[in-house]
Amino acid sequence: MAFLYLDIETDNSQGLGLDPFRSKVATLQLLLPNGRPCIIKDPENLDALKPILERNIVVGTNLKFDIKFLKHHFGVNITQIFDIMIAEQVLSGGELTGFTKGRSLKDLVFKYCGAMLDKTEQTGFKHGVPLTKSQEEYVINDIKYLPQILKQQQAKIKATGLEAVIEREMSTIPSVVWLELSGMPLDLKRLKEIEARDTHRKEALEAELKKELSCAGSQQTLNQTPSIKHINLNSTKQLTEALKAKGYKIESTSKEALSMYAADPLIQKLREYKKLQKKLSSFIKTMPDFIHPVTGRIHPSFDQYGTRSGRFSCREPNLQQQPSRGEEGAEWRAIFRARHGYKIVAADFSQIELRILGELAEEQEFIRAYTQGIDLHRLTASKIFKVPLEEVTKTQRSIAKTVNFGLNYGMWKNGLQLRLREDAHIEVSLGEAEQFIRDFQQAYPAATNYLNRISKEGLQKLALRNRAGRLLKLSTPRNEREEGTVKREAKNLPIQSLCADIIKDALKNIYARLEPKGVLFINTVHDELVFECKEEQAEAVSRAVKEEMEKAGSLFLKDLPCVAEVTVADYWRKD
DNA sequence: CTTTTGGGCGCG
DNA sequence: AAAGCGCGCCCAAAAG
Repeated sequence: MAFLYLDIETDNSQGLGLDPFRSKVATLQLLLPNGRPCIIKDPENLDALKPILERNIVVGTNLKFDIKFLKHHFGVNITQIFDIMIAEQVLSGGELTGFTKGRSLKDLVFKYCGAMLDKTEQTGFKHGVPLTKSQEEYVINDIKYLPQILKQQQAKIKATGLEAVIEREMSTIPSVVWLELSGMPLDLKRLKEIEARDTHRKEALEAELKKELSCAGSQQTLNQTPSIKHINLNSTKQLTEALKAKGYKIESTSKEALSMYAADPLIQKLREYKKLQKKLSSFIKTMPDFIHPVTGRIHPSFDQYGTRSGRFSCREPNLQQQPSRGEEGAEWRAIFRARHGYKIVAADFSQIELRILGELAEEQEFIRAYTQGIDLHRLTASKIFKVPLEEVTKTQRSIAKTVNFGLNYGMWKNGLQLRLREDAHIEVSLGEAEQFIRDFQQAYPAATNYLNRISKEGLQKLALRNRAGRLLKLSTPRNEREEGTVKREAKNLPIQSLCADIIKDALKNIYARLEPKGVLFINTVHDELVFECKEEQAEAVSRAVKEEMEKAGSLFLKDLPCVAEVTVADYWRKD
């Protein structure tokens, strides 16, 4: 097996050069193992090259892009990959998140070879038009530095012991290709019905609110009447002023700030307005624009290393933040609907972050609960309220749930009070909140010790490694407030990142089993994987996904089980 | 005029 | 005494 250095240029004459469904490959450049460059102009098929591409390790930058084109146009399935952009992120400990922030080819060529790459030719390629001299030079330049970069990165990987993480990230790339080509199915008719109803409702609320709020303004300050009359409800500044004029003691218009007026009719109306405004502007309005003209589906861009923890991020549109909570959320998720004769299989890990905390901290009470199938929130409730397990009330359990999750993130009493108010609609004093935290710490001393230890270690070293070997860099704090942030990050990142490693490991094996069967991989949301498959496949797909997710969990968690819950439905459902 | 920043809020 | 972690998107306001 040898290294093959690869890059492609795509036809950008319609400005669609990034779209594998609407653009052709204009050139394919290879650097053969013997160092010889080779340019294939306007490939019609790659039958001769296919075995070579599939049997060697393909090296390049942001290879998901190239591989998508080669798979879609030529049926070439590249699975052995070394992507220098992804490698750089692994080496940087997740510092280089977001696009073109020091991880592009240009950046890496400069960093490792000291050369300046001229990218001005990048967007000028066209299928069927011969290369100019300058274009030819450009495409060779794009591959000629790859061997040097690879070599230096490999040395660093070895020196830092990041081989396993590199391996995991590289073997995730075929799944990202699978994901982006698959796309999410959308029921546009259902979306339009929701849009009509919500737009109507929002406009009614807007009119009422403007009337009530401008009224207060004219009483208060006569000369400002015109501006207040046309209050923009989306302007936090104007809205704060208007509410202050009405006598509300607020400094911000966030829902937390407004939560102390939860019983006030005007505030209720305002919160409903804000919710609808958010839903309409962020989700409803733009979604139809993302329907792909060729596939009729939604094809977001996924970044497998989009976060410091190694989680995926997603954009245009972000399918990781679609409303899901409550009745409204359930209704919204139903717009993501499988084709006729197909089902959507969604699998998510049950309370995986708390399980990871239990494992890492060797917290025997967590281990006992998860091993024996005791509900951890109920267990915590019984401990902090000092009642037997079976006597825990609904309210007590929901308080305990907030405490369990919050402590994982290093929450303080004020934060706990706020979260209880927001999530559980439970009002507690600061003293009570403080007591809950103490009770938690007393009930779970090992978890408490672990979190204290790791936060100190994080602050001291400004870098951590998770159980899967992933490097987690923390930024140097400039003041005490930032020190606090670093300590909280240090508590959370080893847990969050291990979840990312587990899901990536599962994904690699799921790809091998399900992609060849024509199953589509349509979304991933941190601890959840979503697929679309033929109805008759749904049972087998569910089993395979559950099996691989739990197997991946047991690779890293030894003392307690990881459980994946699978649902099969006509649409993307959360159970 | 365009770009950047910050508040706010959707998800895990 | 003490701002709960990780993201992307929309909008308004400020900055260039």
